[in-house]
Amino acid sequence: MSKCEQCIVRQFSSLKALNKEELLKMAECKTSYIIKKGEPIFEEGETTNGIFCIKDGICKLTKLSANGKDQIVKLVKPGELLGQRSLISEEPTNLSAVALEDMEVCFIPKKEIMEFFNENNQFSMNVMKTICGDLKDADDHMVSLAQKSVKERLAETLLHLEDTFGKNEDGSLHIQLSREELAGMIGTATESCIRLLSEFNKTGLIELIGKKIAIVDRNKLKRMSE
Amino acid sequence: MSKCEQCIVRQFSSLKALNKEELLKMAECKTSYIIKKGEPIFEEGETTNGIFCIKDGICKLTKLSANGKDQIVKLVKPGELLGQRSLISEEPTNLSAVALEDMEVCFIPKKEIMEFFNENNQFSMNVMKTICGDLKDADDHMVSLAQKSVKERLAETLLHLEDTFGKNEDGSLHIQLSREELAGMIGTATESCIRLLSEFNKTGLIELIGKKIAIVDRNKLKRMSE
DNA sequence: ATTAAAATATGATAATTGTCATACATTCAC
DNA sequence: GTGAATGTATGACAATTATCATATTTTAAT
Repeated sequence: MSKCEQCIVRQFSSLKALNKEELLKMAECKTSYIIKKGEPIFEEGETTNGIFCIKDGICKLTKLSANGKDQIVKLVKPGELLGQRSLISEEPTNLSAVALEDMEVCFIPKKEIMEFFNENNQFSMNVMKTICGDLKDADDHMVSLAQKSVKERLAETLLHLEDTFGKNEDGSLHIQLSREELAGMIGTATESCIRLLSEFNKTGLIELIGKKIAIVDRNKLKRMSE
Repeated sequence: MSKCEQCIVRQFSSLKALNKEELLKMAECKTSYIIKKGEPIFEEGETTNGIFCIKDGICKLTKLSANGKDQIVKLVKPGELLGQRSLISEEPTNLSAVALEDMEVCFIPKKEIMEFFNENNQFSMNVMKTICGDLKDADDHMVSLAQKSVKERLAETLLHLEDTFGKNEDGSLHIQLSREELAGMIGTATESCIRLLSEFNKTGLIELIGKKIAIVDRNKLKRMSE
């Protein structure tokens, strides 16, 4: 069993507030998982009974809409926690978490998390702050979905993806989303998304390298997103 | 200065966890305000340095989008608190709060709230739960905005308004929103909203009584919202 | 009470976006 | 490698939605 004390990603999560004793306790109770690309960590409606800490890999949080399409609500990076909301609300999860890459995640049971919560004020404050951050992001995202055109949202999303997940040596976005997933982020039909990508490609805003997308003219894209 | 101990709305808010001593402390530090319909309680970007507890009246939380339209992110009822998110995040507010009716609100300074927070676990848990509830609602709202048509969103919103705020004796929605505000909730142009209301009126889903809206055929409206 | 301003309503039209069909490319299983 | 399945791409068209113009009604100000 690996030691939580030495885990690097912990430094980037709410868990950084835990003391040595708490980390030892966590190392004892946690379970590590390998999740393959495309596999779910949990699904909408499940009761998780604990939280997941992402050690490696990116996943998407999705919600199935009435028309059968998956809406991507958020993308989650290493260091972030999953399942805090439903743990605190004492409800089943309202979202599914699906791996976009092979992942390493640790599961920490509810019992221990609640103990940290009650005994370590800094930890609970950290968790609260991330949830508040999520709420702010959700508000922003809502306004964008409600008031911007699909074209503006695509431009905005591409910039956000590069800012958040970086790019490869060839300049393409590091995060690999299918066209369907990208459409699911911006809330549009897959064909509309593909069409706009083609247009952006033709007008020199981006370059399509196979399925990969590279941002060419950041400034123009930025202006287009407003 | 009125006593918080006897305030009825407190029972419906996170503040119900406070003990006698804490309530006395709060009664001493709080300030009461009367806010007239249309006036702001606070505006996007302000630092509030405390939270507001709504004693009476309804207000809207809005965010100005890049195209100059106000998007309504949430409606807030008596008993609910305002400004917890930015207090916890230690950031300026990301939303404006504007009264939809004449309101009575109490302001409780940051200092006291943080004390309750640190000393009363049940209180901080309550606040966290409401924020988690807001996040869940925001996720749902996001999916609706991204995946549903304007017509579906209007139907959904009308039902939600009746469920949340009730109706008058004549059957009309108790909450009074202008057509522009309603459009701002569902994320569409005011004219589109008006047009669809006319259509719903003609097809017997709703009845328009002057500016007021009464739901006539709940079931049909429900089916239409999916 | 009169007038100005704002809100509601509706028509005409244009722009955006979704849907269906189909073609081409890539991936995967065998 | 071959073929099936899946993902990407594009055209044609339909549906939805926004915009602009213009009445009509309601509200507010004087």
